[in-house]
Amino acid sequence: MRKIRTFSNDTELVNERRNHIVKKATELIARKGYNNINTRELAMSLGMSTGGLYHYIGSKEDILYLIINFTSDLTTQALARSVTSSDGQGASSRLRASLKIYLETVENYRDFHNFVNHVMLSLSVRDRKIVYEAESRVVDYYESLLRSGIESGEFRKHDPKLIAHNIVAIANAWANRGWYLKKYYTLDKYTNEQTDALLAQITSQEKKPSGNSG
Amino acid sequence: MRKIRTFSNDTELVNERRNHIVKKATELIARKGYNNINTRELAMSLGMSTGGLYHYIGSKEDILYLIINFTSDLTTQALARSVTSSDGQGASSRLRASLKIYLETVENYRDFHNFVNHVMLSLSVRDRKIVYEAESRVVDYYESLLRSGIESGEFRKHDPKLIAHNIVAIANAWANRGWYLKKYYTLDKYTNEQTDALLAQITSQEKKPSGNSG
Amino acid sequence: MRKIRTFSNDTELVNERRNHIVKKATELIARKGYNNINTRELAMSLGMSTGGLYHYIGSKEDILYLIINFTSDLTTQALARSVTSSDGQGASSRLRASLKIYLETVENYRDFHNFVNHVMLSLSVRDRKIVYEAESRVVDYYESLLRSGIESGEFRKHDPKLIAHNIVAIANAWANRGWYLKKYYTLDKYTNEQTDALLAQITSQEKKPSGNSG
Amino acid sequence: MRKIRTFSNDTELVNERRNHIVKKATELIARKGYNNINTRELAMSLGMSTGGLYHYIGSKEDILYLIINFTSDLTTQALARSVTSSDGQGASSRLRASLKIYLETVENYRDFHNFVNHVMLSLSVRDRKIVYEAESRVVDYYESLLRSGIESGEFRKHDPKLIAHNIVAIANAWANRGWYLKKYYTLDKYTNEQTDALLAQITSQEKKPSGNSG
DNA sequence: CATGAATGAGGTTTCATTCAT
DNA sequence: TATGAATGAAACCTCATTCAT
Repeated sequence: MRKIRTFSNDTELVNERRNHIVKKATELIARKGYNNINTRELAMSLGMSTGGLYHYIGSKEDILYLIINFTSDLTTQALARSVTSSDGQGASSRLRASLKIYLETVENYRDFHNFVNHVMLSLSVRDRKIVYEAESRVVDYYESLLRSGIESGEFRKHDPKLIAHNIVAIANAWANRGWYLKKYYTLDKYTNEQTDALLAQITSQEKKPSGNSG
Repeated sequence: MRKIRTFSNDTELVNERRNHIVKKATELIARKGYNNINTRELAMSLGMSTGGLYHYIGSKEDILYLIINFTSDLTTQALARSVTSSDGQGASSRLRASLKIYLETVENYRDFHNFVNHVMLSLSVRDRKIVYEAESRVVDYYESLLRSGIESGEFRKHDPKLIAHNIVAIANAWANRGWYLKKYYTLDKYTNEQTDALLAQITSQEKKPSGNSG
Repeated sequence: MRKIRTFSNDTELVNERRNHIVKKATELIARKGYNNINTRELAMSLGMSTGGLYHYIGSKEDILYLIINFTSDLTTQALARSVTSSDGQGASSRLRASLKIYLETVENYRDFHNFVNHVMLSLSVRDRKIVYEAESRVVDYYESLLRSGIESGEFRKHDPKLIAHNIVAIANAWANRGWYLKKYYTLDKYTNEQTDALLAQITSQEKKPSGNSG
Repeated sequence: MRKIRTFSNDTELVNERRNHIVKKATELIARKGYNNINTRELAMSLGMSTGGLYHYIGSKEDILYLIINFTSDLTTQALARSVTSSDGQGASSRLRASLKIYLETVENYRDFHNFVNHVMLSLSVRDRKIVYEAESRVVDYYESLLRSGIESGEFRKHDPKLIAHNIVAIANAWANRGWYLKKYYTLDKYTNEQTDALLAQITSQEKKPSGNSG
């Protein structure tokens, strides 16, 4: 976590205000685009004065950093929950549980996920790296999950990196292609069908997918 | 095709200049972001004067429209080539040929594809619709291809809309997640592995996938 | 009073600044013409920054509206003073008193009156209407004053609308033909001679004009 | 007549084109204001190319000069016609004939007259002088007409300069207050009533005004 | 700690004028 | 003589940031 300029030493207050800023800004940016909201407007929606906003950030661009940082944390937490939620079970079950949590997170923080696509080109190289690392962590997690399933014989042999990447792509799609998907799928249906399709793809032939779709 | 203001009646010239503008602008935007290039800079890279630029567009925002229109046309053309390139062959072969063309287009026009994610939030509702429609056309194309494979018994029963959507997600990923993928895959390898994985997922069990992976 | 964009909620401040703007802008425009002053120059003469100016107006054109509105108010106030200043007296006396106030107003706000001629063609239809209405109010006032003089027998029969209109034309002339008139007349002399000439024209023959000219 | 840059030596052609320019420009300016028409638009309405326009003028501002020059000539011609039309008759008749011609000219060239008010503030000092002189010539003409009537005893004693000025003001009003006057008067009615009112004002008491109004 | 008026650099856009064709 | 694409200075306006209160 890089240091952002503050005029206050009250860490609690600063964190609270920054959380507020992150959420409102993400919402506004998701609706209008980063460059189409100005600090005046943002401060007003926050119930702050223009000057007040600058007590908790050093520059408008800092907001981008705060948001991607928040998003990165979300991902980390989702992964942590994935790990604990199905600990000790088989690879298929762990994959199924994990996808559910992952897609729920995407649904709940859709704006944050879309935001990343939107501002990627506006980010400094340093900040882009944060995004890259967060996404890489997810791919790595799924890659090792898939790899363990292959080793245990539960999954047949395939390229786990590619499939892990596809999982991320499919999860992101729920956020940035929602305009299309929501016409045909609920999150539940999407989650189940995708999970089934994925398991059909990678499960060893002798083992039938459990198939509780729809 | 909406009408964009011009000061010239020479359609040929206007088209030529606009093509030039679209290409250069896309490149610049892909590098720096739409709001981080100014019209002066853009005009200079085009070898034009600031005023000259405005002989072929009505406003900076019009450039966004020109680009998404261009991208939409690319997609349409890629689909048309897909159709003709493997006409009369089986569903698997047509899918394989089609993916190859699609991913090549994405590779060649990666900037354009990334551009769309970047500016989506800055677009007017009217312009967003163009993007939606172009993407829908692609999904529809793959959906009907998959459906015909199911009918012929070549593919086993599955949700063709979902898989068609996944294809688009995976193709887009080559553009907007290139920073990750290019570390591990060439386009060829990516194309072949994804095709194989896809066919593994949907091909009827009695038929073995042809499996000519890179 | 149409709403003009402000960035401040302090009505007092806004009014004060707009008054300042109206006065300075009128002076500058009277000297150089609306299109020959730029916002930078205007802001500087106001002792403001360019941006500061735009805290109190929404666009340069709004200044035109503010000025004609101000001018319209001046006229209304001058008429109100005319009415009260000679209440209860005969038509001749009321006419004389009224002309004095009217011409004094024109003299004091000559720039405003000239401004109206100058920008008339640049005004929106909506804003032109404000000017028309203000001038109509003056004509109406004199028309009814003349009519009451006819009814009382103090004035001989004539077309009161035409004469009322001439009064306005003659008063305006003091503003927009000042370059000529000031060579030969002081305001006092102009006022008195015009009043005498007017009364000579409309007073019933038996009643001699009071004739305190010069 | 100041020299305006030309690219042609064909005086006839140049004059013809300039006449065309003057008329069209006046019309456009009367409708939209000098600064709201650009040379592109003007050239197009003239059926010329932008460059072509500049073969007959040296700058956009030259158009203003050409127009006021044209207007000044109109006035001179109208006066000349006034003089000849009623030569040898009495002052009243000459005044009546003269006013008729003057107001007809104003009516026919209303745009030109309004134009003068509009651009006065944009004119160079040199060009303003042309306008002043043209208007002074008219005042002078009426002043001497009135003076001769006083000398002959036809008009009673009054300030002929003031009344001459009023005549000009009243004639101008037909152009720039037409929006009001046309609601109540035809040109004929206006001319006759004004003439009668004027003669009522200045004719010696023993002589009754001839009074052939509307 | 909060406010919001002020700043002024920098953005987009216009347009009178030129000049190669 | 005519054209109209090109120029580039200058216009209007915005907005992130500061700072006196």
